[in-house]
Parts: sequence; structure tokens; C-alpha cells
Amino acid sequence: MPELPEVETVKRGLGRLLPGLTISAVTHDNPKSFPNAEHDVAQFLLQSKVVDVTRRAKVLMIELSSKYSLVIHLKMTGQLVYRSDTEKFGAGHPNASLIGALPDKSTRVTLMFDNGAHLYFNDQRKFGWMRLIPTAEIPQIDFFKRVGPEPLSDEFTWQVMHGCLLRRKNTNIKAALLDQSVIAGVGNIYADESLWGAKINPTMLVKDVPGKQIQSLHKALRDVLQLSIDKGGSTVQHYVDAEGKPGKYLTFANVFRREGQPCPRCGTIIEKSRVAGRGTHTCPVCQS
DNA sequence: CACTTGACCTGTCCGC
DNA sequence: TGCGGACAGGTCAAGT
Repeated sequence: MPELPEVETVKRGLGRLLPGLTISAVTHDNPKSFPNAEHDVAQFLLQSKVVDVTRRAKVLMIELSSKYSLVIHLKMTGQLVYRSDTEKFGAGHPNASLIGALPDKSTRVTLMFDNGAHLYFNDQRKFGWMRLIPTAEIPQIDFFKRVGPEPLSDEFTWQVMHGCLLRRKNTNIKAALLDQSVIAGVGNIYADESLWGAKINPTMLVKDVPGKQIQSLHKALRDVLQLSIDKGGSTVQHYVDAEGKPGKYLTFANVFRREGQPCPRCGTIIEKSRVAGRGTHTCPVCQS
């Protein structure tokens, strides 16, 4: 679920809340959350001050004054939720969260800060991870060495995108979009939405997609990612922002999770199938 | 090498 | 009501 727009939304929220705070206590379920940790992570984090919060692809980085960074992947069900020492989220409260009292049974890591606030890393399915890595060494980790360009960057022209996609010319266009070494940050939601926008059938092989349609896909992908960031991301089940609130993009979705409903463009009933091992939503007429 | 499938997990939903 | 199984989706390892 957390794809580029969701991780970007969390990054912006934490970027407003965390910098300047010092970590005063840590609880965690090492080694599940901190695989292959070389240090006593909790001890190592104490008295570190948060310097900045950044994002690359679907990965969040909390940069610390110790010259180390917490590198975090939320995978499918991960959440990072900040709560001040006084927040109470009873029903009807204007700041009511999607989730209840924290920590709960999905909480895997808790950071407490010197202002009394807590940051909870919740992750029902335990696919997510955190790593404590020297900030200077982050570009060297395997994932970042292989990951493709940021689709919202100025350098990401349609020609650049075409070149990236052609590295997987014999696979279908949806699998190529989902491949993080081709383009960074695209997941199932925005693959389906952008392919619908460009009127491309997801099973089409990359080498068979004409340049004109790659241009359409480039615009559709950037538009849908930007729209979703503007709406605070997509919430299917688990995703919430740094304050525990769900995203609003899915009310604007054209095909994702809309099987059985009419295509907003032509009225044909949207179908669900399986492409690249994922649930895939298409208009059978627009994307024939 | 290029590409596809299965494993990792847990909660939810559907059919019997 | 209970129970088994499919499904959800990001990434890496293993398989074809």
C-alpha cells in the first residue's frame, strides 16, 4: 500500500514534527525490525537528535545527529504515527485517528522523544523493516544501487522513462512499471491508474508499446502521483499519515478497486484480472 | 541473462 | 457458528 505518494505524505508529516527532537527511549522487536543490526540499536539511538526526514523511492530516512540514519521501509502494512504527550483520540475528537490507543499489538518499534511525544512503527504483517545505517553509506546499500529514477523529478522526461522501460522490453508493461529498478516508487495502485490514463492494456509487452503511448503514460503517471500526494495518498486498509489520518486519493481513483463499476471515460464495466501476479483493474474497451 | 513465481506475514472475507 | 482457503501487495530469493 504505501507507494511513492503515501511515503511522501508520511515524510512531509514527520518532516514537520521530528527535526530538533532528541530520542530519549526506545523499545523494539529486534531482530525482526532491525535485521542484521551491528549495534545494540536502542542504546545506539539514545540522545540522537533528528536532523531531517527524507525519501527515496518508497524508503524513508530519518537523519540523526549521530551521522547515522534510520532507514525505513513500510512495505504493505507499515505505519509511522506520531503522538504528542497530550493527544487523546477519542471518538468525535476533531483529530480522531483511524487507529486507536497506541501502542497496540501491531506496534513493533516505539521511539520516545525529549518532548514526551512518541513515534510508533506499527506493522501488522511484519514485512517492513528499519535499519540504522551511517548516513554517508546509504547510497551504497543494494536497494539504492539498483533503484530507478524518481518519476516526479525534472530529469524524468518521457524519453528517459522510455529508455528505463526498454530495459525490460520482453515483459509486460505492468510488470515493468512495478519493477523498482526501472522506475522508483510505483506500486499496484498507480500502475493501474496510469495505464488506464494512457489507455494501455497492462499485458502489452513493453517493446510493443508505441512511443506516442509511452508519452501518454509518462504524463498519466506523473499526474496521478502528484494528484495523490495532493490528496494525502491512498488508504485501502492500513495506510495512515504521520498523524494517523487516512489518505483521500481513492475517492478520485478511476479503476483501482472499482471492478463492477462503470469506466469514468466510456461507461464500460471495469474488470479485475491478474497481471504480473497482482490484482489488476482495467477498462476492457479503453484498454483493449 | 531475462523473466516469473513463491516466500515472507497476519487479518479479513467468502463459501461450505 | 466454525473452518479452510483465497486474497491483499513490496521486495527479494529461488526457480524456469
